[in-house]
Amino acid sequence: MFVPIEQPLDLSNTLTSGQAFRWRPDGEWFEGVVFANIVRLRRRPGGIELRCAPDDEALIAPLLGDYLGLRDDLEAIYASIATDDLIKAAIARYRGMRVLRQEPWECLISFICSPVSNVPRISRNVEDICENFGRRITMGDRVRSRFPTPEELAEAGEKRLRGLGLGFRAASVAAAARSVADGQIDLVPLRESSYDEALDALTALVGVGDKVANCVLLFSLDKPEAFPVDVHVSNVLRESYLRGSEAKISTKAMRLWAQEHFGRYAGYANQYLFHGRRQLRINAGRT
DNA sequence: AGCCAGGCCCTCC
DNA sequence: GGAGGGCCTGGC
Repeated sequence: MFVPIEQPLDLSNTLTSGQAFRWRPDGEWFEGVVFANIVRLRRRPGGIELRCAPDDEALIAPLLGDYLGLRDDLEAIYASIATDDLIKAAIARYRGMRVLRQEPWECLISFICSPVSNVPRISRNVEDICENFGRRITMGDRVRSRFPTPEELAEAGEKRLRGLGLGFRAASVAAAARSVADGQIDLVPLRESSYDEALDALTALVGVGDKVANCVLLFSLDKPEAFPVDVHVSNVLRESYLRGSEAKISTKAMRLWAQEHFGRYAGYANQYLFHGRRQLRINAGRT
């Protein structure tokens, strides 16, 4: 099914910029699992081509624009954050890259898997979680698995998660699954909450600090001002934005500084700076 | 062969 | 409150 798109969209950089971990390039196509479907996408002039299973394409197509962040007015966002040459260069290079609007539960668990790790390993951890505890889905001869429900993952338990190679993150994943399954935290309503309220709710979870929480807020909970400060973004800020005396402030202080500096769409600035720095390192032979 | 990686938490000051 | 050290595992 062809899905027409009016707004600019760089599908490749959107799906491979470290926001989500289940998209696999396959020639011109990208294959992922969203909305309990195997979804295959290919960029075409004027839109994207969609294949999915088991649901009908007409059912998934309306959800796609939402997931891909096409509701965001990119030009307005660029005008808001393009206040210096570094950001402007990143925008020029990755114009059309979007901040995804993911399913909050999967996004939370994915980023709990992220501390002191790397994208290939996080991707493998998430995929292993799905294959072991999620329901299998097929599309022709292709087999993938849904992301497990909170109940299914809570049932798995820390020990089996460690067995998948999650390391010390296993305890946090198990605890978060239990909290969500028991209703101690309700993720989707946090989309309606203020940034500060949602941040507090997330950081109450074990294994969720300021950085992981800001990833979940930005990539799934409609908080475009969220600004995750990881080691790469921290380096960019210290090298190009902060004065000498400011360079040794804490990561949370950096986050507050950046939100003040970049404004209500600070999260977009974050994503462009992050992706730009990562691409540089990859081109330099490091991951 | 080590070294270190998309942080978090706990201890101690 | 904030600085410092330990943590699973694996990829280089």
